Amino acid sequence: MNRERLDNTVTREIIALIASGAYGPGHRLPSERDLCHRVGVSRGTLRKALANLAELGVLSIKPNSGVYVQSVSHAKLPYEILPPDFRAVDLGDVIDARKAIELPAIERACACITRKQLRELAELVDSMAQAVDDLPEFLKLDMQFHQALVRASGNMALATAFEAIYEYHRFSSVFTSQHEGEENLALDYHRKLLAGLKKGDVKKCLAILRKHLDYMTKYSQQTRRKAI
Amino acid sequence: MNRERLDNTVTREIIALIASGAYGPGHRLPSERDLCHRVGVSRGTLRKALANLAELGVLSIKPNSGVYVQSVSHAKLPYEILPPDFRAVDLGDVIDARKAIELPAIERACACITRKQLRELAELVDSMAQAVDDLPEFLKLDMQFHQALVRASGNMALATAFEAIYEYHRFSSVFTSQHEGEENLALDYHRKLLAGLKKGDVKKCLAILRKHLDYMTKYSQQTRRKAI
DNA sequence: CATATTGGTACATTTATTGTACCAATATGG
DNA sequence: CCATATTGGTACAATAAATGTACCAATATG
Repeated sequence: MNRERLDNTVTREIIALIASGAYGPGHRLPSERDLCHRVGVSRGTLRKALANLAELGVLSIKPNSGVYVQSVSHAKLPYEILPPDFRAVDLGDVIDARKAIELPAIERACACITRKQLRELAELVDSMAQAVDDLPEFLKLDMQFHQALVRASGNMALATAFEAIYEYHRFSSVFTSQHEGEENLALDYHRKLLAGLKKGDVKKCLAILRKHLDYMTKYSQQTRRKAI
Repeated sequence: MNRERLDNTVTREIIALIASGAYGPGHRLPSERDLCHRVGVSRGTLRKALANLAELGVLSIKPNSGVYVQSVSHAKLPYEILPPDFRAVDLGDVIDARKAIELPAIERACACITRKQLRELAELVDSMAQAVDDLPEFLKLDMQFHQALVRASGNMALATAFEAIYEYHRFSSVFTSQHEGEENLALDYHRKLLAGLKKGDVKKCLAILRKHLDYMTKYSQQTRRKAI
């Protein structure tokens, strides 16, 4: 039983942070002392992760100054730090998997969602509305919304399956290239989904969710980029 | 970042081993020295796991004799060693999740399965045929078949999602109460699935798989047992 | 009766991770 | 210009988890 080392996990975490668009090329990451507290590891292991990424050419570490994002698209990341079989997964696959899980989930959620869960979703939509200009935060909230949605189905096996493909999403870069206004479009989808759930309107919910996910597929075909 | 301790993982592994029916109440487990090699950990951690399970009343450790399975159904297992939200999951949920993932998967597999993958499935069916009298082995092969099936869809995100719900299956006890002849029935389903895949007959594959999974649901409603 | 196997125990070792302290270089603000 | 804070770089001790080895006593096996 070989367990993954912690600095490896952190390495993956930082890549996902960059892939989410929070820190683009040239940007400076938070200081090591900040980062390690945020990630929840000691400075030693955090530094190991940074060293890994510097070696890969993803980061450039400048003493007495800070850690800077260098390139990210063209780094050839070793398989250990990527989700399983990541190279074989494109965004279409992820969206297909999401359809397979989320559509049945929302169907069930319409029948059994609780007021508390509805309130949770409403709060998430509110937060998203406030974060339309903060892309990484917006994407985080978006994912939280969908996870809460699947959980509202009452089927925790489905929720676990959905969480399992979360990593693929974090590592795919599509969202980072969202155009102006797309946040508002996405926000609108979520509002409509919430309204449909409140009324328990299964057909409407399915239609909206399908459209929402189809839109992502279409967009990914336009950009034709595979990942990161 | 708190990581799970290894003896905890091993504890879960052993419970799954018992839940699979490999070792029923009263049976003796392999010796510690055997088990720890099989699981891939040192004897020390293996012993910690055994001590945990003895404390929970699942095992009874008899010096100079061996480790014996005591009760398993009525032990109240702490949440740390169970899959997430396990108490909230019944077999119907697991089957529903499997339908959500496997049906779209086999649909895609019909179109794109390779000869190599077909051969792999055929070999698994053969092995199952030879293991009809060895329930734990049969169940292991059964699961391998379904995993290979989802992988044949070419969508690795789906495959990852499917693997994520594997733990729920291992911990649910339905299979352990399979009746005589049910192995042969299950074997037949797999043979037919394989035949359908070879011909690329989507409709037939979907129908068989749906029937196969529905049968499990029906059976679980008969027994009305929740888990373990 | 000799031998092998069982779980029980003690101890040294290795490794991952954490925590603390300090350095030198740079930036910042009075 | 100086005092101070912040940056990454480094060294070292402490902790904890997991491994490996060796041996014990009781039982089973031949």
